[in-house]
Amino acid sequence: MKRVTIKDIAKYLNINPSTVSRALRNHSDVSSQLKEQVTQLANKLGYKPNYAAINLRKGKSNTIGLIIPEISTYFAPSVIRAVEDITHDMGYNLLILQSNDSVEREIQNVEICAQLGVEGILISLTKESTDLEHFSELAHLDTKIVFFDKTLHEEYWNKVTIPDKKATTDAVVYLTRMGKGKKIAGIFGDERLSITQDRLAAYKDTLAELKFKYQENKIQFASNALAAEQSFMRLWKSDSKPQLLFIMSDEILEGVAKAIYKLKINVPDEIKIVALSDGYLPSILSFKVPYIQTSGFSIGLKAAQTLFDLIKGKTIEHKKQYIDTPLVK
Amino acid sequence: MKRVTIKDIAKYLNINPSTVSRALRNHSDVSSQLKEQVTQLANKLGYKPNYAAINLRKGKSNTIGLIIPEISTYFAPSVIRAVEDITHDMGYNLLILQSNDSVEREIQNVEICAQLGVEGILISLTKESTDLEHFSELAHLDTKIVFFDKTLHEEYWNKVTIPDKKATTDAVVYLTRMGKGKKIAGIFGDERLSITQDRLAAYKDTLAELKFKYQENKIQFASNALAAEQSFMRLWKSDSKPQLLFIMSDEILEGVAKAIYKLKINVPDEIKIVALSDGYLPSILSFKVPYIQTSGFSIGLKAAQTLFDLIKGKTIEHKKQYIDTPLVK
DNA sequence: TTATCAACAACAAACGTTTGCACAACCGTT
DNA sequence: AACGGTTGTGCAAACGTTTGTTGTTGATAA
Repeated sequence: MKRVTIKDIAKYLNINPSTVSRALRNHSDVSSQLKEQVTQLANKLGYKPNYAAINLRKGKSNTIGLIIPEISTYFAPSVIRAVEDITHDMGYNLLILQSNDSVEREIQNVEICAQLGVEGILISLTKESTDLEHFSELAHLDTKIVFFDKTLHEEYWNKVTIPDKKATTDAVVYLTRMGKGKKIAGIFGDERLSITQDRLAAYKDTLAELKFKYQENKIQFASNALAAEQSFMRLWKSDSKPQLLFIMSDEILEGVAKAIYKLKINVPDEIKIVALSDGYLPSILSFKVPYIQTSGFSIGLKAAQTLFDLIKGKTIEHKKQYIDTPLVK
Repeated sequence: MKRVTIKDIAKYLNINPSTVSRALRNHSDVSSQLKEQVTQLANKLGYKPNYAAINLRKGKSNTIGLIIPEISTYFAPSVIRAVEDITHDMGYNLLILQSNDSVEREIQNVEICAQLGVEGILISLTKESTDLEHFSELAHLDTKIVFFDKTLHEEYWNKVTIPDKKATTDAVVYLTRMGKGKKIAGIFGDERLSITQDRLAAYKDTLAELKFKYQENKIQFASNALAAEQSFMRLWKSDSKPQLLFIMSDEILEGVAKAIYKLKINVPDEIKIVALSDGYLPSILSFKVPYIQTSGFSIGLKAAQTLFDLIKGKTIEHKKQYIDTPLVK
């Protein structure tokens, strides 16, 4: 069945398409009587505006793109949920692209966004991304961009991230309070990520500041849950077991939890843990893990809001924005 | 900066836009020499096709829509991942819409898809959806539709679902083998969902067939994790504790797990559990839960493949397709 | 009465592509 | 020399909207 167009309606009523268009858009140039007629007929015929035509005519797409490294269990779903909410409220459409942690695919995705003429992009970088070259082109096309979560250190683009330093410091302070003079360890994510470096630096700085003794060999890196499980096993089997443990992310926490189950360790009696987490995982563990909440939903919300502010031409006060990271016991 | 168009290229080379178009699309009508020239210039100027124009001209959108009740922790992420993969491979774009478990919003989302002229829709229904009225319109516009996971019983549309009967039966058979004559209980999801009814029916039928004694009051319904937790508490505090437990879904399993932690129950010594699950949750519990895998990824994959088959005009052999549901111990 | 102004509606161009058709130039056959 | 067949290119229309401009009314004010 052919779609009903404005032209059809116009022909039917013996008026001009432009008048129909104006009538439907409630333009003041059209008599209310005619408006009534037009809208009624449009409803009756089941008229649906053709967005391709509208976009072409208006030179905009009413769509924003969301590019994420991977739609994994943690984080991504809550980000998507938040972004979808805002996007829907703004009457925009959401295009989701997944980079599968490959820069190549990331560039490809940016390209796709450019081709489709999205009005804005929300992007979290892959582990491998080291420069933002491929985004400069978009700036020319005045496509707005907001980076969130995984970003690089530079000053040009708008960003919404977790305050890594503050979050880590808060976690470490809380953790160390639980046992003065106890042995502390930390398990971190992929060493290449700037997020890992930031959290690691804050971890060390805080301990130094607190004059809390720690050993370099009690710092581990693990790029996925399995690696984290093994890391923890190593730590636990060493001659000096840690009594306090800092965990950088949900992925790491997952691995550690598995190890803890296997080793039948009693938390918090044998070891006290603090993590940075979205909050879901701690809620389904058999032991209590206090955590600093790094909420994907909050990040998604703020990032999307910022993007729409940009699209609507508002100026953003701070290039770099942080979300709240409350301590949840 | 203005976008470079085919016209610009044409003007630059003093040829006709149509020739440029043909050259870029590698049409045999154009001399390879000219093709070379055109593509080079296009690259140099950074030409990006305008999809709004292409879509308008071709009357199609190169986009499919994915409508889901809610982007929750279980299931949805893996579905999205699978669908995104296939969609990308097919050179299509993916529009994600979330119904927040409201029929109203679901209808709205379908409407949006229709307006944007998506070529196909993948949809999982909300709890409240009782008829498919709002989809008939799409059929007229020859938009292809594939229902997945949460569907209704009818014969008209294409569907990809979990074989609820088989999955449940397998689970129950496995569960009952673990203890003849023991007391069995089952916790199910929202009573309104057809998926719940199907699994419940299979549960009862299987037990009847096995001549396994069960009590009606040992069947509970819980529409979310918290309710499931309470359901399990009730069961456990009753005078006759169940020794075997069937769990219909991840959501339920989450609640039960929390209850088990709180009550410090020893699994599988005190109670043996079998669940229907995507697999992630069982992997991070402190106790082992055998489960029938109802993989979101598989469903997403098959649903997306089916949709593209429909779009490409292939005929689908079976209106109703099922995914594999292996037992994982 | 005429000039002025609003209110209403039509006209036509434009957005960037694609595509059926026409046409010119060239080739080799009769 | 006339014919038919390729090959390469241009022309123009079309997809469905929106919007600046123009034109027609009828009413109001001078």
